[in-house]
Amino acid sequence: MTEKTSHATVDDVAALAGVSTATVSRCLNAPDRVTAATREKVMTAVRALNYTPNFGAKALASKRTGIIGAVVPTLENAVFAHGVDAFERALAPGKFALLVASSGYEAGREKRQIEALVARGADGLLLVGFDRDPAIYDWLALRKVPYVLAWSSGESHPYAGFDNLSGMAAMVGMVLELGHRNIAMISGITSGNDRARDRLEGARSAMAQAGLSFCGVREVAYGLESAAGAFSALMADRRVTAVICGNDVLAAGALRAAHGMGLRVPEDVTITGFDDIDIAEITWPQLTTVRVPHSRMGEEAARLLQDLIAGRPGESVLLATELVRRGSHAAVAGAGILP
Amino acid sequence: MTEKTSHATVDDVAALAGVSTATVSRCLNAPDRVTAATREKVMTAVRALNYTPNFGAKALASKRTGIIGAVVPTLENAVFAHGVDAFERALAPGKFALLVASSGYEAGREKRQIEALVARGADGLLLVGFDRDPAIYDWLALRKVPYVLAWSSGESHPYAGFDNLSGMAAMVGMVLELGHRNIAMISGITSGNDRARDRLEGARSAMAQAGLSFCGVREVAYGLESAAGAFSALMADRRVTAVICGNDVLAAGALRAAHGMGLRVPEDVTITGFDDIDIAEITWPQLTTVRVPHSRMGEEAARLLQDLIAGRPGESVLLATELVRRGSHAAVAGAGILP
DNA sequence: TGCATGAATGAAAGCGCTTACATTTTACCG
DNA sequence: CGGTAAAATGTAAGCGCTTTCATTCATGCA
Repeated sequence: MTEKTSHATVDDVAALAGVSTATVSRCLNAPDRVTAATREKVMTAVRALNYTPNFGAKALASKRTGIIGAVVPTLENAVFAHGVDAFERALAPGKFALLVASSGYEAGREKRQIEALVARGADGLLLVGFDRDPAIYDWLALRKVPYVLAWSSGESHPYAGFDNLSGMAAMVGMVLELGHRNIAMISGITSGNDRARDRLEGARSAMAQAGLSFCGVREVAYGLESAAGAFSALMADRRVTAVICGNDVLAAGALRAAHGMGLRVPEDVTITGFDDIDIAEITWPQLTTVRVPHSRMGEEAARLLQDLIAGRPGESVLLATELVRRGSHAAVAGAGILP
Repeated sequence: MTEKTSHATVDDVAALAGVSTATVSRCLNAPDRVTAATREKVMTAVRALNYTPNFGAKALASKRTGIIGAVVPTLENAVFAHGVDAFERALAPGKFALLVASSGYEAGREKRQIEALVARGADGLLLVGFDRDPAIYDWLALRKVPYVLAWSSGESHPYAGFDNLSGMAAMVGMVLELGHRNIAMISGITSGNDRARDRLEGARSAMAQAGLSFCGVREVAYGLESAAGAFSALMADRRVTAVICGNDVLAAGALRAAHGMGLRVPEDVTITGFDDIDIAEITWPQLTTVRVPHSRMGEEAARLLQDLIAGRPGESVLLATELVRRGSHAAVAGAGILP
């Protein structure tokens, strides 16, 4: 019994319980492989010594850490905060813990974060989108680290996401049905961001299907201010009656700019969002947007990744998006269609 | 060189570079204790073998993991998402990684999360508020795990936070100055939440100082709906001209309820928030609130915790809050004071 | 009662790294 | 140049756990 200043070890527990260290280990990791009586003895010793297994030793010997890593662009974006939160809750409690890193939307930083997470022994990884240096996927494969891509469909990789393309196409379809013909779009930065790109593409294809194209498209950084600026610029074209936004924050910024310009929403201009985060219900009018099941997605991603880690096959899931009609859309003035 | 299926180890690198494992280790962890020439040889071997140190072995041998744990109530609350994000960014890159767990505002779950984090070898912990079972602090002290409390002043514990009490007192003081006398409050649940309690206390003391007390106080769960319900109930008392809210989400809910009731803000009723998160600028009118430097706080907490882990003294910081006067407040009707 | 069978347990060999201590090399000075 | 201190490097002993394989024990059946 090393009862000086250091902590109790398996040896201490084994000695006190009068069994071998192997038995102590089994009691803790596979209780059913041990007699109830000995289990009792061991657990008593564990409690008496206030024993906690040493993490490093356990990881070294078992080649598993129980740590799962997640790299998201930023937690400041509610979309990721919610998804990660749901993901974390869906991890088998006590078995896995979540290591979170943010990339700030920088590819280089994301790569470093992934390496850092793997270096810290992550048993698996949650990544956002599939648009990244192929070398990263090769490296992950080489290292045999399972991963799940979320927030988009992952092409050939395992994923838990949704179809940004069709979600946005549906939204544009609705706006078209409302009679709008002069439509502009405020998109997120598409470079290195397949979600933004798919949304833009989906919107464009819906327009094309109606034989139209956007009056104007602006790619702006995530944030109220940049969206507000883009909105004013876009509305310089007086014909525009609807502005499609790549996400709710952009839409909220556009909405604010509209108020500032004295425009009534939706009477003068229709503004739509994407994501359906909390703010969609706080703006005035409330945002018409595309609901994305962020929490559900987080759960599915957790399930899938845990399957993969356990060596089970695991199936990717593509969740459905849903149009949420609130107050920021209306039929184009002079057109007699849906309210 | 164990070049079968397994990964390269220090031994492989040492052999290839023609040095001892000790030198390899030094190259990686204390490069300046090694000649430039040998360092070059070793790094070349490292690259050639695609070597990455084994995490478990490293943790076991060095008794350090480079993992810092954080337990927050939920990432769904922007306040914590921002704080954690800033905290993570302020961690020495490459040296520390962040393990995040959420407690869902449940004390029992928080305790388990803390234990899980420590069991995973966390070198230090970030906790929210100081209101928790003292046994947890004892346990942490016994385990010698440094920690920092954030989002409130930490009493005798190391902390990086702000004074919720005086922040709210200032807000109520301002409302009082505007001539309001019949004031109600919507507070967060105070049980087990020192932030909510301090805000309520701060508000009450400011009222008391003016010889007044609230017309009504409601404690509600975090969320738009519950705040909306509380607002309607509180406004049943027709005398009420101002409603102080414990945080911005509550205020946004109250605002929405006000719109629903046909009340004009701020003409008919003044509504104030606390935190100054993004939504404060999205509501209509924009929220008058108390700005809390969440990001700055995250950074300070990271700094402090890293000091503590390194064995340096480390100083707690109390950040200042600031009144942000936007559009949701006004002088009480019939009173001739500040706009 | 004896023996085959499977479950429970024990002995001990690593897992891959860091680090105290020993040894060698280098640098500097008289 | 020899001698010494300091810097660089090597040796090898763990760190605390899991796990394979061997051993012991309990059980059921002939």
